[in-house]
Amino acid sequence: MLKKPARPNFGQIAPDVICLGVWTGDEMVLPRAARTQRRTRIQEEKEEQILEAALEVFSANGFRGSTIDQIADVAGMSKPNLLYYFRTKEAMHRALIDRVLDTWLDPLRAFDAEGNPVAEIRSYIRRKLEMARDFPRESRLFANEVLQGAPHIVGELKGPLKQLVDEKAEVIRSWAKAGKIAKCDPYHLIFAIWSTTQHYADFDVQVRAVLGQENAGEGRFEDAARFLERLFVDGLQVRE
Amino acid sequence: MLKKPARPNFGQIAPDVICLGVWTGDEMVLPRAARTQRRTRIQEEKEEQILEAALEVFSANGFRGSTIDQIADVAGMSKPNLLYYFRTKEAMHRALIDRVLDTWLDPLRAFDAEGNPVAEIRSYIRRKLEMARDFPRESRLFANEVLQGAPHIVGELKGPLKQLVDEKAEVIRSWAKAGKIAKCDPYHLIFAIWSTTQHYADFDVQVRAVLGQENAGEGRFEDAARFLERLFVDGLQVRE
DNA sequence: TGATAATTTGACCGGTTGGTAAACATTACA
DNA sequence: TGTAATGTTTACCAACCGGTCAAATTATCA
Repeated sequence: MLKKPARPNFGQIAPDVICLGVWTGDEMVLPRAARTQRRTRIQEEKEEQILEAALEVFSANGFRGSTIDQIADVAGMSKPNLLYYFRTKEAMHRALIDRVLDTWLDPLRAFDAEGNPVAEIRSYIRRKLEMARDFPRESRLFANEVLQGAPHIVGELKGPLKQLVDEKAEVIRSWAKAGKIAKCDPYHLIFAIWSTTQHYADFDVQVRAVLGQENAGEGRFEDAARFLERLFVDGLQVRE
Repeated sequence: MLKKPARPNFGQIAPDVICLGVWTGDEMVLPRAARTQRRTRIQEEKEEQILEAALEVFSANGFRGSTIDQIADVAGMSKPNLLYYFRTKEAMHRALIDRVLDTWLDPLRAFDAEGNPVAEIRSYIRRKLEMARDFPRESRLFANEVLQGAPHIVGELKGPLKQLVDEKAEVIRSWAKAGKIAKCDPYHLIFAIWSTTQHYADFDVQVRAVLGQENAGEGRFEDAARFLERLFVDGLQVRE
């Protein structure tokens, strides 16, 4: 028992469709969004809501382990409604990765060649630990992805990420050459800082289980910071 | 069009069913397995095959991301056949965890209170790195599990694992007290060794992507070993 | 060697999952 | 304020997924 729409209509045009018009007589009529080139208030809000929910779910279950229904639930909207904004599960995941990757790499970008080496390394560790504490979901999102072979982000890893690391590795190498820190492989140094700090986000359950109820409070980040700063600063000091 | 079995039969008795008999007249007849108390050659072989395949699949996709069909495919047998040996996906996963966890903790167990502290730490790092190189799937199996909240192994983490770590932490603390190594939080030291070494298994794709084609050969484990030994040994040296 | 037990398979089932179609409801601009 | 355009919902579908069943096949041992 189908009912014709009362008036002609462009029909369902998802927010991510760039342009789609209809011929009326001999001129093409574009939908409003295509004319104004602007996203609706509702679009901004809903996409925000969805990405927040997607982060929650993807980071906890990985891509394949997450379902659109779960995300819709967390976002507080119906599944088809969610699919109106992101047409596939992949699209949501991609949008999320794109949004998060940049801020995730910020601490490394802040690594300053002109600064004091020891102070730079120390503050890099501290910043990474703060991110592990304040944005564990973002960390787990990437961890899940990389762990399962990074099917959706290999490009980013081999491109922008490698480039950035290459650049910073050169800085570290120059510090070592100038005798400001011990000679060491800069790449493995960066890996070591990444792994030790992100460990507190990615393996949080394990860390808390091992520390036990009494020591698993927020203080663990301070303890970790103290230990890691000491380890890296002393471990990288020049020795003869 | 059902056909009666030509002769009486115990029917489907999965290998993990302990005992199940039938009354024939007035005496109970037990199946052969119950009488001989022995597992078949075929059972040993097939369970081995299945667990190997399960390791491959679970470690690459996580629990929820893996399907029984995938595992059956890799194991080279039909799904119902696989389910004849392990009655549920959970049972397979559990069997796998149980088998792997022990060997996974071996290096930490080998940590010797009587040994030379620096040598012990150095050899622990080396052993963990060797495991990351030789058994990356085992590492990823746990990483996937822990990352997603360790739903299936919380018990192991809070029980046997915590206990073992507590014990070894005490050893480290005594070394520090005796002035053999720098004073430091033993738990965070262990976390640091775990994370830096397992990083090369769990984040392998990322490591290889960042190192680039030329440096991503097997030599990366030697480079990592050199760097990490140096870092921890120097970082833990007593200073005044 | 033949009966009995162990193993394997194809067909199937109910629930879930990613995604669609079309009707309905709301918003925003001319 | 009316109407074109945007946003939401209900009902649905086909593929997938974990698991079962009964029959067929193969191995074992008295």
